[in-house]
Amino acid sequence: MAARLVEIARMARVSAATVSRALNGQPGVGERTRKRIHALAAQVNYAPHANARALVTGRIPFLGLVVPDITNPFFPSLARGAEEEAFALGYSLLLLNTNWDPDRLRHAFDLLTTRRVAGLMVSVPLDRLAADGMDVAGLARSVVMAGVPAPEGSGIGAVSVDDREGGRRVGRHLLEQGYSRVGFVGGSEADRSSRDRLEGLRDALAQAGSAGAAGPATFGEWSEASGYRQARRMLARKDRPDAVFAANDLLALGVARAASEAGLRLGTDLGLVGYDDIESVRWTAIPITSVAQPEFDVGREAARRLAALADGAEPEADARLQPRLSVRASSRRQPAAPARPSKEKHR
Amino acid sequence: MAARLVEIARMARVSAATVSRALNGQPGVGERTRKRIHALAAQVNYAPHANARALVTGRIPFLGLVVPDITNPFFPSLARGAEEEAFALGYSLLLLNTNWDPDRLRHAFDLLTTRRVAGLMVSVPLDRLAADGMDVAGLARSVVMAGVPAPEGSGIGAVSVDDREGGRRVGRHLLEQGYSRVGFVGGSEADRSSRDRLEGLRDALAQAGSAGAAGPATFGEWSEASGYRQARRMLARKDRPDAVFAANDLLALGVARAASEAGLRLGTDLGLVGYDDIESVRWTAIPITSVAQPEFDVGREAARRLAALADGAEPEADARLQPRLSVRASSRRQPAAPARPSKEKHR
DNA sequence: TGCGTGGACGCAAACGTTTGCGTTGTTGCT
DNA sequence: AGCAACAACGCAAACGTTTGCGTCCACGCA
Repeated sequence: MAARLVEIARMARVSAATVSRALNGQPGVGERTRKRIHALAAQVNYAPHANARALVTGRIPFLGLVVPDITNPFFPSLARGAEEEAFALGYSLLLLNTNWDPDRLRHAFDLLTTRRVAGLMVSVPLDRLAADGMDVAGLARSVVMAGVPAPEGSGIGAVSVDDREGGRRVGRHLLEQGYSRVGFVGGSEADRSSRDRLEGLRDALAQAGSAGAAGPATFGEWSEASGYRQARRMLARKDRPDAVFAANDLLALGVARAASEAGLRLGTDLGLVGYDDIESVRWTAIPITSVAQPEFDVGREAARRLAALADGAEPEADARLQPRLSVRASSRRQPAAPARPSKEKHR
Repeated sequence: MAARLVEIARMARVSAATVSRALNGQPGVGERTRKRIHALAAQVNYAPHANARALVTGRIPFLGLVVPDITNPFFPSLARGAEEEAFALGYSLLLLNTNWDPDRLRHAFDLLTTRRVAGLMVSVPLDRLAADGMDVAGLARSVVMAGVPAPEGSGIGAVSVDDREGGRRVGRHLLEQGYSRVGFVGGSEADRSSRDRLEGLRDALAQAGSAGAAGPATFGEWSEASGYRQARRMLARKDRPDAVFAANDLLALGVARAASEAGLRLGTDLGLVGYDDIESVRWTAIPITSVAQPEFDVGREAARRLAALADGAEPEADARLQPRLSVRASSRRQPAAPARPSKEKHR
């Protein structure tokens, strides 16, 4: 508990410096004494005082993860991936919730100077802060963005998910299943992810030539209510699409509700696929196909890069991870057997 | 960035000691100099080096939160509450995932000695570690259990949720709705929460006298599949209950599936209530009533107590927070209007 | 004027490491 | 035998604070 370096030094009849070198595997200490010291250290259960060490080495083995709200289902997996990798690399993980508050975000960055944490993974957009005149450029060596793009020209590295490719996969899947006219129900048009997913969808449809056509595309907010509203309009049109791609699972849930009210059966009458693969889409009357993001890998990769950065490595080129489609009954043209979710992975 | 105490001291033409006292609001420094120092500090954007401070004061303003798996929907809210309170109290939050691995759990405790973190909130049962001979007793001043009971006789404080009262509320609600024979579908019988919830249910039924009767009670695992299996058997009995209390929402989802297959309509033919109030129960064909746990408050309260402990306060008596019922269609005897979840709070 | 008192401040040690440099002792070579 | 070279180790400074104690000065009072 209170075993310090000097005590081991006394017991081993050497100086503290030698003990330090021995335990850190540095040269300049004989083989015999090294063994003796290691034995002694193990015996008294010695654990170095990380703060004292940090004081002289200048960095403390902590990595921060800055998220807007850990309660948002996207982040726990990311946090888990980040923590796992950080732990494997000898770091501990600090969790910072900003609650979308710019002040809390700024506080998070203070940790870099105040607590000398080795680095920060940031999952909240920094553009606003950059616009406020923060020196984002100076952060390039101690920050990596996780799941969100870095501010323009900041030089900060990023690991993100390829939204456009996600859209493409949805488009291709829908075409394969025989749907031909697919509409798009979007979140906020201001958000890049909304637009990217739509573009990906159009990529796929364009590539299919006459086999598929882009249906109407609308935007709104990232909520179930907004999905419901958008879908109601879309399904009332004369040129009603035979499939809908919702930019978000919440939106998709709203679409499902509108479809149900309109008497359309998902899968057979209307194809539907969402995005994010949240738990809830597995338990609707007809389970909803969704695009699963590799949040775990995003976290893991971000932690790996950050640790490398902290150890003095050069920044790597941005990483772009690929999403994966979880196909369920809502997008299978052939009505499958009654929903049997038992094959799904549960928590 | 690199503003240290001595630099301010030089600029103010005083010693570092005076600057330290001035900034920490300690007596022994004149009013004029104090103001001068504060102005200077603000000007150069001084931030004290927490590690150096920690080295002399002996504790670093970090609180650890030890969870088995942040991915489990119970924990993100708890983490949010804990982080919010910790932040308000001047602490930062360390997140430790054990992945149910005893080694990682032990590593977490090493933080107390190695990194001198001020304290740990622990959300994973310690009985096994206690049995392994860890000195749990010595932890009473730097650990509080969050959401799980402390090991017997360890003297460690705990803040938990009153499972038995949760069961009671379910029982009372079901009786009010006119159900009379309620069965119980449990998780692992080894887990205290399973048993407590059942006992609460029986409390309520017993109190109602002849108005209600306890139905069959079975146990299994905390999974959808287990709920399905248990419900199939239970619904096939001649003395089939007219309502089911599932100890878990996953179990409840399984019960819902079994009921659907048996042609029983939730709410009208069979009352159903689950536990945990996870997102998914809002999106089933018929939304499921569930017991919401105040995870956020558990985290918040645990952090408050831990911070108090770290500041030298005496341990308080264990806190027992109350759960809350989220009533939905699955337990309303009068068939409600078609499911309109739009009034629910979304993420 | 002399002394006592207390406020304002400085000195220096301490916290537990790491690390540059100097010293000692041993070995190997000529 | 003498010297160089190198391995093994100790000394002490440094990291940036906090804090006990001592000093100085100004002031009040007799």
